[in-house]
Amino acid sequence: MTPFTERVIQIIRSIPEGKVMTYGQIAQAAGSPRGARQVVRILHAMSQKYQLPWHRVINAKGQIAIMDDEGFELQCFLLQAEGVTITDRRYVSLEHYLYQWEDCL
DNA sequence: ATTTTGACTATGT
DNA sequence: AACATAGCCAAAA
Repeated sequence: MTPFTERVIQIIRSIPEGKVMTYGQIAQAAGSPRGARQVVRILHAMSQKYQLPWHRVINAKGQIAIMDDEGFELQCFLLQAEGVTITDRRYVSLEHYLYQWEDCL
């Protein structure tokens, strides 16, 4: 388990209900500005055993990135259950729901 | 060692 | 908004 992985996990866990963060935003907050794809990997590998709110992570365009039908529907359901409105079957309004991760030093 | 593969992103049509 | 392209980077093949 690398320090980067641990930071990513901690950051994702800090996303409040009804808010979302993007892969790139998390990578940057964890100290690797170009590590968005690593965040994806970590999410895939750790979401089960670490109880992460994986559904609060979306791509930079503000859309649900998962392509698999079942997972896609599940993510929609989980987000909507937290009050996040999804438009055009895929888009989340970053204006309203993006979590500005405040890194207090 | 080299290539492929993604739940990605910034930029330009 | 939707494509296309070019970077990106660790894991798996």
